[in-house]
Amino acid sequence: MNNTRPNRDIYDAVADPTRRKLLRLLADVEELPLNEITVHFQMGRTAVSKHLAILKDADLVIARRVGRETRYRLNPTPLKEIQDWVSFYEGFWKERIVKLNHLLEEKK
Amino acid sequence: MNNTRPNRDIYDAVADPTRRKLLRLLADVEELPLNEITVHFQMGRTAVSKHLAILKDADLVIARRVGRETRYRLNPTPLKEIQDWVSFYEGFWKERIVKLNHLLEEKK
DNA sequence: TTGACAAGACACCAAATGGTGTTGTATTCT
DNA sequence: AGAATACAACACCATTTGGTGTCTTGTCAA
Repeated sequence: MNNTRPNRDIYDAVADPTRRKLLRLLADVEELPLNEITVHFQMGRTAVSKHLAILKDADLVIARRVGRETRYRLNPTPLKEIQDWVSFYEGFWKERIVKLNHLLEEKK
Repeated sequence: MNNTRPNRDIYDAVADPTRRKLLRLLADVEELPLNEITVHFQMGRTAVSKHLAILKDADLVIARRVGRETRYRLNPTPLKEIQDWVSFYEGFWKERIVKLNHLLEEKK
């Protein structure tokens, strides 16, 4: 698991279901330390930490050291890139529905 | 490379840049056989075929046999799931911008 | 019908992934 | 000061990934 490289691909970061669950979890709170995050998962603390490192490399999460714990916080802005990417295809599937409706019209 | 399992995770299918390039390529045309697709990539025919198989398992691509060639066509509809997922976070980054504007107001 | 071509199927390989446990180092508590 | 805590860093491992080449099958053309 590569956890040091900066600027990790955002699509890759988001591909893993554990990582998506992490984002969703952090969306509900302001900040959360690793310990508390780990509670919500089956795997060990180390594994969760690595996933968070990957999200951090993709700039989707901000880590902030507070005393002996590091608190993680969501940074949703990079997700805009994915939204932009996917919305390009939005036209295509809407076009498909229109075509389908035309076909249904003709059947009548 | 797992290329037989049906119902592959859509996020995973889209995570690879080669696969995204494939989707983009197929968005511009109606249908394209493997041979012509391969021209656009550095890698060999087998590799491209595998990527297409993965997209097919994610239902993002439809393969249709015509004579001795198989023509591939884009099926954009499953991408709606990703759009739904990402649009949940849209509120968060917009909220961020609002907060930022408030901060700038206070500075004045 | 024989030869050329398209592409799927398969075996193979190096590298990346996702997990584990252990060790080291700040930091807090008593 | 000393014990306990939080977590990063590291070594390790099995599985998956993304590519390669070869073989085989089906189809078109001469």
